[in-house]
Amino acid sequence: MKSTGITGNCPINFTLETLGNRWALLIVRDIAFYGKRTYGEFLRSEEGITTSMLADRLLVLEKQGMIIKKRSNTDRRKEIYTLDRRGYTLVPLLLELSRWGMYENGLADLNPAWVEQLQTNHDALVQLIYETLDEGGSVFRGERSVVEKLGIQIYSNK
Amino acid sequence: MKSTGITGNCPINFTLETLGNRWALLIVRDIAFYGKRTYGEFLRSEEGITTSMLADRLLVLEKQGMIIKKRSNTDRRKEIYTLDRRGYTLVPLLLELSRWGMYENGLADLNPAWVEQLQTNHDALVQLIYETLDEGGSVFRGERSVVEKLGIQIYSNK
DNA sequence: CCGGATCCGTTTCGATACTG
DNA sequence: CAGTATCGAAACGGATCCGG
Repeated sequence: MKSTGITGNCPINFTLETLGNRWALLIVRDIAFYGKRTYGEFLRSEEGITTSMLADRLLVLEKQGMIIKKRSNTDRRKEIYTLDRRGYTLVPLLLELSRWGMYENGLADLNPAWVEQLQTNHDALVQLIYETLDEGGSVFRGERSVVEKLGIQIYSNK
Repeated sequence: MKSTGITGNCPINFTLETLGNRWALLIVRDIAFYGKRTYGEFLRSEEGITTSMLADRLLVLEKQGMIIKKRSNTDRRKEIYTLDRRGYTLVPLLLELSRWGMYENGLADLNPAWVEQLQTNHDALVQLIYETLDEGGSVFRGERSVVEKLGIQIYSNK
């Protein structure tokens, strides 16, 4: 058995230690749900990650097989980040984190359509998201994010 | 709108900031899945939380409505911690964290029955866990944990 | 014993300035 | 645009001490 540097063998703990901190999940969220792809776009997210933390997390996420880094074909100055296999499998977890947050924040000011989907049609929603990600698998600008594809505003975010 | 001290209004970020760090979730896991209830039991979990961190997290979790602290009737020296409403609602999230960890660790050395339940019968599993927690709602020693009730070993843990 | 509180060295994080 | 470098602040871990 290869050493992971992780204490304990509980899968929950494995997941928590692998993800490391909240910034990792927020970066994956930006790619998966908002269609963000560049350093600058991540930096402008409302949570306000710092440049040093972002650079550090991007490196770790790439090493972990969560994301893929590739230089843009249309603009050679830009580095484009897309989901790798492991980041892809985080989608259901992100939905669950979202569901709990909405539930505990109160559902009143949230989009009912999204909440409905999340609670009664969870598996279908995951499938729809995966299909959208598959369609937008290219690294070019212009394809729509999952949020836009669904036609519903998950939560307000610039 | 009341101030939460939390940056950003994305539910995913709300959840991550509310939970704070991995110890919060590991304590809730200990209560929900392993039937642990005392300071000493949490302290002896394989991940090795320190006394200062445990005391701090227990206080925060209690304030957040995740857990309830109550002195034992049978042994007045002991403080008994059980799930409060918000901790209760974390069960699906804990299952999702567990699922991802199992998936990424490889399924080979895991209990197939549990994996099967988790992947194909998610909602029923959540219900079963809730029923078990409801039955074991008393603060007395002796009732079985969810792990024992299910009759399957989720993961090895002393 | 059980359930903490306190102290302190180390690590991590966040803010900002700077560079190719 | 996409990162490094630096430095102070905060969080964390380990050990020890304390009250019932």
